Amino acid sequence: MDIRTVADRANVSIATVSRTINRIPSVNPKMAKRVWDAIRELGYFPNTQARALGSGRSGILGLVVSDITNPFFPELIQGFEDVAVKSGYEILVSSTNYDPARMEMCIRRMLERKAEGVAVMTFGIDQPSIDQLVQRNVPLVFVDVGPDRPGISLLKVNYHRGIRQGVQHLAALGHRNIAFISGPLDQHSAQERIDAFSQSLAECGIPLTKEWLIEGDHTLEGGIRGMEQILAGSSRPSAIMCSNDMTAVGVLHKAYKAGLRIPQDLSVIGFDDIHMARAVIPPLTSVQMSRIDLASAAVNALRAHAESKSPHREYPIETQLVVRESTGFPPGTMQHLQRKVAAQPSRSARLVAR
Amino acid sequence: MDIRTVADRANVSIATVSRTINRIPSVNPKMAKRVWDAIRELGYFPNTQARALGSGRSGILGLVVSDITNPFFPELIQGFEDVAVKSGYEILVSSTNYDPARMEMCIRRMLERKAEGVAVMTFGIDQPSIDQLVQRNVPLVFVDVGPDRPGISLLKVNYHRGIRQGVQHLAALGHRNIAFISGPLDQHSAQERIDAFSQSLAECGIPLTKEWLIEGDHTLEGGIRGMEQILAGSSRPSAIMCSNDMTAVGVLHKAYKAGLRIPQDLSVIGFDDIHMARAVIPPLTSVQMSRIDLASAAVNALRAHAESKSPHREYPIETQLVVRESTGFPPGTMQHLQRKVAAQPSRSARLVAR
DNA sequence: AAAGCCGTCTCCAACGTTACAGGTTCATTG
DNA sequence: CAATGAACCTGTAACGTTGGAGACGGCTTT
Repeated sequence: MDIRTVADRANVSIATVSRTINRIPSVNPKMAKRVWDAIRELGYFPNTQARALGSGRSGILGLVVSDITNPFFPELIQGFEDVAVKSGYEILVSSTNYDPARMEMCIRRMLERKAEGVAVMTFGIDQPSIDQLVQRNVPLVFVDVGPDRPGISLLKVNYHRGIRQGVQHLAALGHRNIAFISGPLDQHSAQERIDAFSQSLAECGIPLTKEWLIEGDHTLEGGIRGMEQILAGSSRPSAIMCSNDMTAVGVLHKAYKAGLRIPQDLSVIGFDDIHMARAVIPPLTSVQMSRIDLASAAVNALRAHAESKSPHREYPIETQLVVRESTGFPPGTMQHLQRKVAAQPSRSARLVAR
Repeated sequence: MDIRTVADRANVSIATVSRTINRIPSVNPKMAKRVWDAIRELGYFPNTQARALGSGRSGILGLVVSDITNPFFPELIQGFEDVAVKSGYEILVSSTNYDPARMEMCIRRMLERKAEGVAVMTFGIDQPSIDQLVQRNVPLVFVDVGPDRPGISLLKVNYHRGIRQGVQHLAALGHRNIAFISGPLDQHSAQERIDAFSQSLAECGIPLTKEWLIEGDHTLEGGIRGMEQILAGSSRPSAIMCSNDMTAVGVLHKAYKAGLRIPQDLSVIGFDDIHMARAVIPPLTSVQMSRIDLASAAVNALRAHAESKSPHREYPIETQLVVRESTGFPPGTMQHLQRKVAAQPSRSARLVAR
């Protein structure tokens, strides 16, 4: 069944059917009704492939993520899909698994399917494979950093704000010994988060301890390894900031295994504020980076390019601390002793809660 | 740039280029080399849309899931993608969010893109919208149950085995009061899990308490609500089985909030064994349902139909208990008292561990 | 030497749609 | 009443690929 079948049944030409479907205003409402009736009776719907071939427009927006298994990404994908579908696009998701070969495949997939724009949300970009997209003038969106060319937009995440809030929160509680478990150092966003952390530390007059700057990999296992490294160290921090929530969950797990109580013995802060952060034990204090904002900024940037209507080069994304129960006074302080009496004094230190 | 450009550069006809790309054996190796060289020099790759239109084959396998935000599904998607790509297919994922209207959209997407097969992994099927696919002879795979027609395969999950192992594990520890938080009752798989649970209970001579059969919804929040309901009940079970891991995480969270220690005061068993189950606190005893098995059975079934080579009607999927630390002796038993002395006696009760 | 037959190539008609260039109809106008 | 033009319709050439129908050498067979 194709457009011809519909045309025959409605007694119009296929061109009219096409124009009806595409809601071109110059079609007589009477005819349009006949066409729609025929469409309904036949259960017809257009063939996307043929449509794309004819029009030269695929109506596809690509999304490349690094690890679909990290809960942050599904939440992002869902937001991206919602916004894209509302704008009349379909989406094509691909996961690189931090593997350059797979990244290559992903890019190729996007190219073959003629995606009209691709959001690369891997937080670490493999330049050579991206070049293929740049050369073919596919609109692109990156996080944080990317080549400065027309057709490319950047989602500028304000890591500094949320991370500073986190460090200040810890400092206010009395922490002076704070570790940081980062993402892979070759990822630009990991570097940015570290910078924000050390800068915030400086602002609070807290010295940076090299030993406590640990490279993780944004996975559960990375968090566990990071925590092991901290436990094996010569001295122990009273608080740990993590570059993402999965890392924090790993830290929480390892701390539990080691018999450390959170937050009495150790405070932990995550980053991303994934949905599950509120349900882990104890509920995780985390720097929120809105998936919805990220997703809609990405789609909007891509649309702006694809439909050529004044795209911006940069889209700011805010971050913000959400205080829950994984942070408290450092062990051995007055406040800590008080804590044993009061039910949950850390509540009073809460900035944002739910 | 198109196939013609390549043909010109290699000094052959477009048909030869097409046949070279598709590795048809009847092309002279000399020519093939010329063609491949031209392809490489130009950076050419075929247009998937045109290809699909010409050949009538889209090379797309669809995957419909109910909630991409539930960690079980991303793990499934990844497996599905791996297997599909290895078999030369691309995948198209869509998430219904338990919303019939979105389900409709998903189906339509699959139809428009001419998917050669669709795996519906929603664990609860909305008959009317599925019919469109059935009518158009799209090969389908369902979980547990589906219409008995050619072109449709079923993934028969052996819920009974894993759940019985769970109940037996609890019974062996001495539990007699076991609650069950199910999935949405209108989902067939939820029903099957309940059946397996009550049957296993009967096998162990444990009475079923109606009050402790609670309807959840496979989300974190559902687990929290389920636990609230249990806490509000007239009597309290010593163990809870959950229909999936997210529910169990919710239970763990609420138990923590209520000041209950796991497993000393309450044992909890999940279902799915998501990756994070090993990292929650305490590590969750769970019934494992292999995503890899599920994914590869789904792809194989779809391929068998699409390439018409002896498809099976049913593909069995096994489940198995993985014992971790969220289960222990019920409170107030001799063993429980012993437990206070020994470091981690529950270890001895472990069937499978890691 | 004619016939037959491979192996390998080219030509060209689909595939289902869009979009543009013309048509046709019909009311309005001088 | 013919001319005008707006409104709306139809015909058809793309779009990039596939795949079947032949064509064309060069080889073997009779």
